[in-house]
Amino acid sequence: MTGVTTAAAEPDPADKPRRARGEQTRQLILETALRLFRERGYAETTMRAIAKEAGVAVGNAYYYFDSKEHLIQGFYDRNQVAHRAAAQEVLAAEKELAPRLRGVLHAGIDVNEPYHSFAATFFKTAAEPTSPLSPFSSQSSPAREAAIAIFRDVVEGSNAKLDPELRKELPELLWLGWMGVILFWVYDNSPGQRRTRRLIDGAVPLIDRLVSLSRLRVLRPALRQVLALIETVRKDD
Amino acid sequence: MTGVTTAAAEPDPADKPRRARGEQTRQLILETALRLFRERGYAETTMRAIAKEAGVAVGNAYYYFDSKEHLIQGFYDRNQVAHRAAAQEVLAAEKELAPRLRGVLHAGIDVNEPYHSFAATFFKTAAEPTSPLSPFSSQSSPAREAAIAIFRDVVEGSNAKLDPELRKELPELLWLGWMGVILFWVYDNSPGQRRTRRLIDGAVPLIDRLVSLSRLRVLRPALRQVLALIETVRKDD
DNA sequence: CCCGTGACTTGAACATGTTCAAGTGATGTG
DNA sequence: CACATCACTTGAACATGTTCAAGTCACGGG
Repeated sequence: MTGVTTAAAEPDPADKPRRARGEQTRQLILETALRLFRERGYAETTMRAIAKEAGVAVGNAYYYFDSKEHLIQGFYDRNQVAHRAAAQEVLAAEKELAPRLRGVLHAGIDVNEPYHSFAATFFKTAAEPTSPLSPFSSQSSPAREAAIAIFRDVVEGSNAKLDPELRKELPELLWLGWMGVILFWVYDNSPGQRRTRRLIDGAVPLIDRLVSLSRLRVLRPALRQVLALIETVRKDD
Repeated sequence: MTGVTTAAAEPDPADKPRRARGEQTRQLILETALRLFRERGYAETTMRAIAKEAGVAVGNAYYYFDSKEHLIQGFYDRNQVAHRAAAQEVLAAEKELAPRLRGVLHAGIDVNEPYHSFAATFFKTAAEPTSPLSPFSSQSSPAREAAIAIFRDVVEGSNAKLDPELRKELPELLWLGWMGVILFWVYDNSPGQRRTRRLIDGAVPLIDRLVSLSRLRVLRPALRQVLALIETVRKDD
């Protein structure tokens, strides 16, 4: 889920806050909502329950959040920040590409682990293409960029030597892979989501090997073909 | 969307129909629902509208279908059958692996094309892991098997020579790839979803090349590694 | 000090998916 | 032919996300 959000506040467009009183209410509602989501699950938490627990009227929640779904963004933001922090820790200690990538992926799962049971519940919300919460939506573009930046750091900060063209594309590809891991994780109900861990541990060496191979002259045409495909598919969005 | 459904009827467990009158009502409701979905979109079609249009009471729809979402299964079934038929036509005429795969994938998109605009709307329904409509759910297992069977035909019926281990796994992998294509297609709003077409045309030769390479002795270890990963990840579900 | 403005708050009303207790009628049985 | 059964049907009632017209209240201008 990390990397899927908008960081900005909704009602006040970053102007000088005329009266900051509202921001407090906004936070209160968000805190209450996230707590109830964690305690009871997303679907089981009604807007009325949130309002009542927060001590406000139902309509007030809708003054600050467009819909129930929009409350989820707060959750995204939080995990995004946490993943970023955890990733930095890994990246500061390791120079090899494979362990860097492996560490960042595991850190992402670590961060999301406590929320697995109810992440699945509202996963569909983010999956809908027209939803502003979709990881591919323009509304979550800044958060997506931030997430890709983590993987850029993974690549750039490593001592791996690789084809310059590939180097340029790799961060976004790795982010896409991360989305795939998240997708797998959401569907993974093995104890402690250990299958996801195994997927990471198994896939990282493969990616590492593949990436190293990218410099071999014999594989140059194949690499070109892959990059060309990406280019072709990306056009006219 | 093809390949995600249960084929069996719900209320009557395949016994001798005591009175077949109900089946007619069931069909009527399903037909009406799908028509309205197509005309107005999924979210915009209310259960009351379906009932009214079909000339029955709201509760009657719930006698035959557990929920509004379950009406979608009818749509799945239809497209699954259509895809199967279209695929057979392609497979009867072509022996090379690449064109076989390409043909089947394009056929799948062809079949779903008219529904792209509203497929996206209810896509999230299928994306929820706990939903019985999820392509990975046990409830849609028979439909999933049927879909995989198409890809088994793609592989088995081709004249491609490939590693026997890979040959065993390939159909399911291709189905997984097909799910990926569908995912891409749902998010693809380029005119006529031409990016999806390009993705298929670009990816198929790559897959074909990769599959051919699987027989090379030098790549044997890499192949083993991939197959081992699949095995590891699949365990304890 | 009063008043208007606009941010903030309220809760009733609405729309829609879903449930359920109460029918309705065809069918096989005595 | 009367009747019990049970598949099938009904529509009111319910739960919950969302909207909105009507406040309330702090603050700056007069």
